[in-house]
Amino acid sequence: MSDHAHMHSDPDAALERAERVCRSRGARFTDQRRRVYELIVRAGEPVTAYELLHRMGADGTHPAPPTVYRALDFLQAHGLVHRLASQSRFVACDHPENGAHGGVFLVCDRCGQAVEWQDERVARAVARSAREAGFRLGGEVLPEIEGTCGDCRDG
Amino acid sequence: MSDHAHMHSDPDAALERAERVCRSRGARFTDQRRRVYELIVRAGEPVTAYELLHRMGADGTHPAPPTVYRALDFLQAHGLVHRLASQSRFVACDHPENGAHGGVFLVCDRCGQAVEWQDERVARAVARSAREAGFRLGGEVLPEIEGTCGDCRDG
DNA sequence: CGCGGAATGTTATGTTATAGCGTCTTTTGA
DNA sequence: TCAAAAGACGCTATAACATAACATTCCGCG
Repeated sequence: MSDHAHMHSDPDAALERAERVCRSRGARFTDQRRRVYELIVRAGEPVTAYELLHRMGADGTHPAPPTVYRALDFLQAHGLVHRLASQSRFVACDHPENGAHGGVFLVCDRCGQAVEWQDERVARAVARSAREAGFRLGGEVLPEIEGTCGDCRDG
Repeated sequence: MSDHAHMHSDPDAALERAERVCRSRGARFTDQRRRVYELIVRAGEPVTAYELLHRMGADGTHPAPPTVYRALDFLQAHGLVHRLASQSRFVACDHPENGAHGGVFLVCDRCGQAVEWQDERVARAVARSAREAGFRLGGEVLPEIEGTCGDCRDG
């Protein structure tokens, strides 16, 4: 870490992988879902739903908001993208294959880049806190943390 | 929202404490800020900006949104309230005195109650991840985690 | 084919948050 | 004490984010 933005993850490979994930679950990876997913992957950084919306209409005809939000709901449900609540943005998951996403999202407060950093210790510490507090954890544990990334610090 | 909101933390004590915190920093705890803060403290659970807005107009005259958001910005800046991004809600800080808020927000997915659970291990694990990823942490580290609280599970 | 469920289109609206500017109030300091 | 500066607030408008509700189309399947 960390090359600034977009170097990693070949979009074509990601699309293939997504297709595989969907097929293995009997979920349909439709055109709209593919378009949205591809835009997110190619963006290489967190993007808003409306950015996706506008990019989908390169031909001149934008879909309506629900189209994008529905695709996003689907992609999230299948672990292909994550929503960054603190930014109201969406980002592709680095490793959609495995269900467990123990770690943190490190979000740069300067460039906006978000890194999904795997770390079991965070997940374990959170799980422990939850138990002590009498909470049972729900789905994903993927805290969003603000900071400044190396590139933005160094220049 | 919940029928078992935590009623701990005496509002009057919280107000006094807030006043002290502000004075010690040369910040003005004005009427609007006090009204907003008091409503949040009394709510005892996370509330939206517009809920505050509407509650401020018990007399019939609501302020405009910027009034509430400005007060919220101030209160956050001074560590008196936290914003729960995942809920777009605001909640009073349990311990506004000390600057460090190492721990997690455990948010119940049924009743909406949020508990600010202090846990240095979480903070340390996150700090470690951040360092490894080349990030320098910014201000607060207060991950928001979804789960189900004990009350909602037991009945 | 034709049924049924899933996906998408479409319209409208709800919800959350900020920009920009004018006025009043408080602080500061000569 | 008074004027300038800074801070807080009122107000209008609008941006940005998200969903409800219902119509229509698509697609697998018997």
